[in-house]
Amino acid sequence: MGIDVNAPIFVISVAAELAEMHPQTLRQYDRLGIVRPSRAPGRSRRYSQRDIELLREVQKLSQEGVSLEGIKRIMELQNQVTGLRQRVVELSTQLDEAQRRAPDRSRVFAAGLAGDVVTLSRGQRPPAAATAVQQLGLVSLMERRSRLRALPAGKSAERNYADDDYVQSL
DNA sequence: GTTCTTACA
DNA sequence: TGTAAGGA
Repeated sequence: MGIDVNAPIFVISVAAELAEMHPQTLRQYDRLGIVRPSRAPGRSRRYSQRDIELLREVQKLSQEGVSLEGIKRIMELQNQVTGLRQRVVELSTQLDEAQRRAPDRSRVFAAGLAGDVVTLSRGQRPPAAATAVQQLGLVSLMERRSRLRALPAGKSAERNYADDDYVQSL
């Protein structure tokens, strides 16, 4: 059995040395919620090996010019991805078991045009592309785009046709 | 060890 | 804006 990367063992001075950072910087990251070590009984921080790796990741992002707010957001999203991946595994397993227990051949699932899941009867096809476009209310947008292409060539140098006001006026 | 405040680039 | 230092 190896060392648990999540075991909270390093005090802040050791963690700072391992991460090659100033202890005050680690406190700042903790306060901002970027890397939150666990706490020993009392108030002192205890960093895990995993925390050290996160600190190095933060260091890398910071050197690349990402602001601390941006880094915080990235960390949150990364946690979200991890959680969702785990959820996918759980649900896939449950689905497999459910299907093995009670095979239901009366329903078929397919991908809709927008990537959604649609339920069909056996032998039935998903809606054709044109129909789906109408259902999504994209017809007027497509008309606008064709009118944009129809504009006189000389005008293109004068203004940007992607300009919001201009597109709204069509 | 902690938090708060301040200085510097 | 981010890091480091000093004091309580």
